[in-house]
Amino acid sequence: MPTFTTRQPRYVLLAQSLMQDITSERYMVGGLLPTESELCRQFGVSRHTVREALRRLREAGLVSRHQGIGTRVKAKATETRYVQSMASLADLMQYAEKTRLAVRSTREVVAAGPLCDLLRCKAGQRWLLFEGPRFAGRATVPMAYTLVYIPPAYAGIRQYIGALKVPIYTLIEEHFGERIVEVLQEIGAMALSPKVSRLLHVRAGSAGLSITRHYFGADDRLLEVAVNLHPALDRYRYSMRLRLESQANGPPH
Amino acid sequence: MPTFTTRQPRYVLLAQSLMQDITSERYMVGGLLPTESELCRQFGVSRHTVREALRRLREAGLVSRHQGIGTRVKAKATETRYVQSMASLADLMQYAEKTRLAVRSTREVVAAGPLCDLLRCKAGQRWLLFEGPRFAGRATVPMAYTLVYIPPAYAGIRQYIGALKVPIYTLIEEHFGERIVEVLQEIGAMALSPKVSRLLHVRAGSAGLSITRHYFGADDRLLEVAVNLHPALDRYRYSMRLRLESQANGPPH
DNA sequence: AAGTGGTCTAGACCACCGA
DNA sequence: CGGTGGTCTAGACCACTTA
Repeated sequence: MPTFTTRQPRYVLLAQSLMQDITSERYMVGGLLPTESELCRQFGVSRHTVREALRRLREAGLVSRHQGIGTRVKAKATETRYVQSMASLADLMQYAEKTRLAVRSTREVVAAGPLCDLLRCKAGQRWLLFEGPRFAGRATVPMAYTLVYIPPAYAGIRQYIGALKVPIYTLIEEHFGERIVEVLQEIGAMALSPKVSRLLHVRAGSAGLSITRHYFGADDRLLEVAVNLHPALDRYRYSMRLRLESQANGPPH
Repeated sequence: MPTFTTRQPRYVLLAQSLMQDITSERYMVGGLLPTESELCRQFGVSRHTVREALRRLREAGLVSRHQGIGTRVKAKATETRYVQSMASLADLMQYAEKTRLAVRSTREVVAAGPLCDLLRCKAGQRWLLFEGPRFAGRATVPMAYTLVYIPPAYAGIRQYIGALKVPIYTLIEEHFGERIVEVLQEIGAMALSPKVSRLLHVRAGSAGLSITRHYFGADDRLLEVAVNLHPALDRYRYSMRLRLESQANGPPH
């Protein structure tokens, strides 16, 4: 490790050096790195500098550190991770304006046939179904037709459902102390059915976007399934942005 | 800040105290926090401890720090973040099997009209366009029709394009030392054009899924634009999974 | 009991920013 | 120029694991 010319801080150089030793298998995955004081001696730097370098490696996911044990090598290389992040689940829908769901029908349904796949349950299970058009702002032409399935256990939220300005999963979170931990979203194209086409004011059979979201709480319990049917490109488009997660250290090439 | 009973390290207590001062608007968003040495005096701790606390706040996204300026408040509270993560950009396409792009046409195009919006440039700018059907595995029916635009500066990769098994952006990354830092993806439904319908073996005008991806490198330079046209639901569906990110520091409540 | 990483202090020099 | 955060040292005590 040169002590001159380089612009890099010493802890960066040390981290790179250790990374190289890990990728070259001088230090094996599952084994221990030298102790902090050993590294201080080897590289002639202070403990603070060593710890800063090791912190980098830990944040990069290459090592784990434990009091009384040492620094263990977890992986040979950092995966490049791309993440999409959003401030809240509402951003999932990413409607430019606030939307409201006009619930036209509330009824109990019994899962059967393809509905079992959608709701991930056995035939015969009961669910509560809300459906109706969704409007953006004060628009009079709906931007989507929405179906929302929830387990009958949450039927208590029916009383809060009028012209709905908050998502139904928010009601479930607030009134039943649940927390949405995971969302599975599926997007596909389809020809819109005559009924939905009429409600969306488009030609029967025209192209539509189907967005299905499964909301899971703790323990992977399915809390809600929502299906949104949108008319074609000009009226709605789903967009997302992914960023390369900031790397603590670039790989040594 | 009590110096007794608490098990928490001082930098955690200090970070919590500062977080409270931020949420209570004692320190306003956009304003500066006290300097490190000022905090040392106020809390009676060493600079190292102050820096560790401020590091926490920065990692939580609450403040940003700049040499010569100070510590600026960015936000009042840690957003609950939902993230979709993937090991590599290839997962964006998330094709079950490997796919190959059969490039049927390579030509230079000049941006004009709607193409300017797609390519985010002024009319008259030149781009290189590759297009052709995309096949999954050894299937003979294509799963998509793909158009890829790249700046002419990367024309050098033409020689590597046959039946393409690696994405074009990978070629750009490898041969020109670029790095894809951000991807913008837009998904919409549309009626497939007669030409594309024929190539995809579906009825003309049937519903299709359009997935457009803009690939950006460092400095937000646009490196590639890809448009994929898929037939309806039964043949292709885009799915994504989002998870609530584990919080590094819970808010102090 | 010995050795590990975790916390913390007191001090120093530097690169960078704004006045 | 003075003040900011960034880097770095030398040293200390502690909590934890293993033997």
